[in-house]
Amino acid sequence: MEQQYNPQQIEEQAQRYWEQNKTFQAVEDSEKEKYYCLSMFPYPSGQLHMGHVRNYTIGDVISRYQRMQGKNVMQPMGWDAFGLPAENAAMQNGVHPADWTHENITYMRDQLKRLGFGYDWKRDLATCDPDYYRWEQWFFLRLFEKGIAYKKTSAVNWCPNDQTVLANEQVIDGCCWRCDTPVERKEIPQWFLRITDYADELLDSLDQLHGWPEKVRTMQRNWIGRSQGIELDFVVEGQSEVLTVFTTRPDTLMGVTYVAVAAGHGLATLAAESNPEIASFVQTCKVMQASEATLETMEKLGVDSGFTAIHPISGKSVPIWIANFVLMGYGTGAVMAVPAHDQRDYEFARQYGLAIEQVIVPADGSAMDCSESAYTEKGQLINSGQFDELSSEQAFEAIAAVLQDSGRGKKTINFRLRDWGVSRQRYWGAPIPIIYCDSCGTVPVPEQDLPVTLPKDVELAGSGSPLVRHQQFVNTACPQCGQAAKRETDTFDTFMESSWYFARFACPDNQQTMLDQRADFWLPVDQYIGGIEHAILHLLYARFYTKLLRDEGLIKHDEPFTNLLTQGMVLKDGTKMSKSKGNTVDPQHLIERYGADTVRLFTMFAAPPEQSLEWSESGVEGAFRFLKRLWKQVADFVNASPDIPKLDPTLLTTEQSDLRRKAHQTLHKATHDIGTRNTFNTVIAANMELLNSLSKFLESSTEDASQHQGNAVRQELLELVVLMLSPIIPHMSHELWNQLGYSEAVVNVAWPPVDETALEKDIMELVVQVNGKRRGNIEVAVSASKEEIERVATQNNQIQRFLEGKQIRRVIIVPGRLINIVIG
RNA sequence: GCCGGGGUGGUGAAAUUGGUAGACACGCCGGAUUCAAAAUCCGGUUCUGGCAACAGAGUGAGGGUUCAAGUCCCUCCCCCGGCACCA
Repeated sequence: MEQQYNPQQIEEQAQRYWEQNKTFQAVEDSEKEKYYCLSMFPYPSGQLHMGHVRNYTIGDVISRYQRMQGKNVMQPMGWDAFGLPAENAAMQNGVHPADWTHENITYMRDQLKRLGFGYDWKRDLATCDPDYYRWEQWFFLRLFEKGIAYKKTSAVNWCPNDQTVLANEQVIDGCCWRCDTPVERKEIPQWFLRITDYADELLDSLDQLHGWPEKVRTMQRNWIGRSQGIELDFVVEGQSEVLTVFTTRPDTLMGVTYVAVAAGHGLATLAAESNPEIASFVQTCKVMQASEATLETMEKLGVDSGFTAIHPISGKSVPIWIANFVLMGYGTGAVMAVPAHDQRDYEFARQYGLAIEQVIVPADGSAMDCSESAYTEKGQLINSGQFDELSSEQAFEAIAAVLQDSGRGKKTINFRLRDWGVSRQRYWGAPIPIIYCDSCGTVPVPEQDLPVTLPKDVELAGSGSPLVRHQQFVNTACPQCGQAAKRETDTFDTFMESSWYFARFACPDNQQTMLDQRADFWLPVDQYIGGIEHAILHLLYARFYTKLLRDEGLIKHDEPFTNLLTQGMVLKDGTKMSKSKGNTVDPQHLIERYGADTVRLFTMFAAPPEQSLEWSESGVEGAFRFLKRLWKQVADFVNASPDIPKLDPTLLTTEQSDLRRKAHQTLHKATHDIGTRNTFNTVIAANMELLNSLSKFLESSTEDASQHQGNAVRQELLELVVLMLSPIIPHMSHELWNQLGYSEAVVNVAWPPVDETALEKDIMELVVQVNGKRRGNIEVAVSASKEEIERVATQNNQIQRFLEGKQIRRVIIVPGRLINIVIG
């Protein structure tokens, strides 16, 4: 065996072996338990970044471990190929988005292969391929027929100078990223999917997702935001219309001192007609980015509309204000304001000198006024007429009943979740398969005309979507009446593609149907791995889509991902690695310099997968050093051509037994950490310790101990290390396994069992504490009674000096760990 | 602003169920090897005091519960992710 570790050579050999033997090609085989392991597919941005390397190494480690557990593992890979960066690259470099994307895919696929990931490349797919998105178009038309897909107007970021819709990312400090013009909100007609129809199911089934991190379930729960409340009407004085508002706190209703409406509300438009000041305010409200973060953090501004509303219970008149923080399209475009018990209403009231009327006091009778801030807790009602002295909970019901009886309100369930807008005014996406006809209206593209392919001959420079200017694409005949008609020029949100790709991986070659019975074989995904930044949107849309596919009869299950692992960010100098920050590390250089195993090892060792990972070049060096040590340990052993007898535990010396115990303790820990906890860093650390123990053993033990049975222990230990680390460093393990005398490839070897008898021992060490402070250690027999432990501890020299002249009040023994002597 | 997560040596981290804080690495210091360097190997390395044995302090800050708190509870500070058109 070579004394020198040569990663490039052994990695090429291992990868060739896997390819020639079709090791990772997955076939449907009902004999074995299936295991579908999936890492979130990448956007082909150019090169892999360290976040990808981390994501895909985690997935590969889990896949290989599950394979060693005897599972029929399927691990696919593909490309989330539509998106904004391709269009930006096209405009910057004059490359067509399709060419740019395909070049990137080719390069990145080679990088993934070089890292040795065990993918079934036969299932490779790219979402920009018409063979993929045609099924998305087909499915959208099913949803259109059912009424789940519908059209309504909705706000976008609009650059009035470029006459272009901007993504939130393209708005910098409220201005267009290219021309710095202040961005406006513009209402345009767009397609939506009724995810709110599934709000209850999406919420309820979160409770069944035991394999998901609690934090993700909590975030989704809060995002869906189911709340019980009341919808009630304020009559506008002198007008025929009523203002409908929703509140989760009807107990505070008697504290309403004003009502606020959106600048886009009909009442605001009416007020603006006769009042130039209001008109100008309404105008300034347009200049605002269409994101919630902007809305919630901007200065809250308003103007009195001059209209008044009648309180539905007290009959009092309250002013109607126009406010920039109320939006049309979210709820009803109007809100009731209770400044005494809502902080935002409080600040607005203070700013504009509006009344603050306290109607809730703490239930425990403690004093609380609203001179400093709103009191937002529940409590007991005051200043509320007939409802005085009721608790918030009682008042909720009582006020609801009064409103219901008078026909001015009713109990409702409200969701924070809004329908999913899937229209994008962009070129590089899947065309929405709809035709607009002057006579027939909105007409779906007939099934036999799918896919509606994205034309390649487009002019990308200029304003707006290139599809609008593409006459051949736009002009078509109405499928119903045959008259001249126009195609929809919007394309789909790219979340549409990523919401079902995991299902298509089961049958990517099917040209006849979207999904077939193979989807039911492989789904649900047993383990899904991806960045925590996808905790809400992507994962919620994928769950929604799964339910849509189920209701269309295409698949059988309700949820897409049984287990979810959300990996942390890869950081450098404490901030996220990103192109814009210029602090990216190209994994290619690392692979060329150290090999794939070192990159994989460092990535898994530097932090547990859910935490952020701090990049460190010297850490990579350290990983490389460890691999060289491991290689040398095996080479030194193998090259000495040792005589290795059959391992007989009864013949072992104490040192040999200790070393063997350490090996099986490590295996025990590794099995738990890799299989249950997903903490790969501690698996590596434990194996480093084990290898250190072997070095110490070889250094310090007598000639005799390291011969004969010593060789058997050493052989077993090295085999275990190679097997335990094989999911993480598969190339080196492939080579070392053969060097240790096996002709079978390590990738086909089962995860080894722990020899429980090797873990047994006679004597244990216990920590002795006095008043909770560590004062020494004692050794006692494992079988020692509590009395014996106490006797040994109290008679110990080091301990006695703390006990002198003191009375022992209590002794606490934690079995196998410590004894705490409490003295007074 | 709202929702979620995090904060432990010079650095990345470990401590899995409330039970030895700092495993394993990186870095640094010292030594061996070498003509020399690289590489490799050995030893040391939380802080303060002490030659040492040892003692005291210590897990973002402050308070609490407990025989015992990095871990549980309360208040606060800072950092990160998401906020519906980045993916």
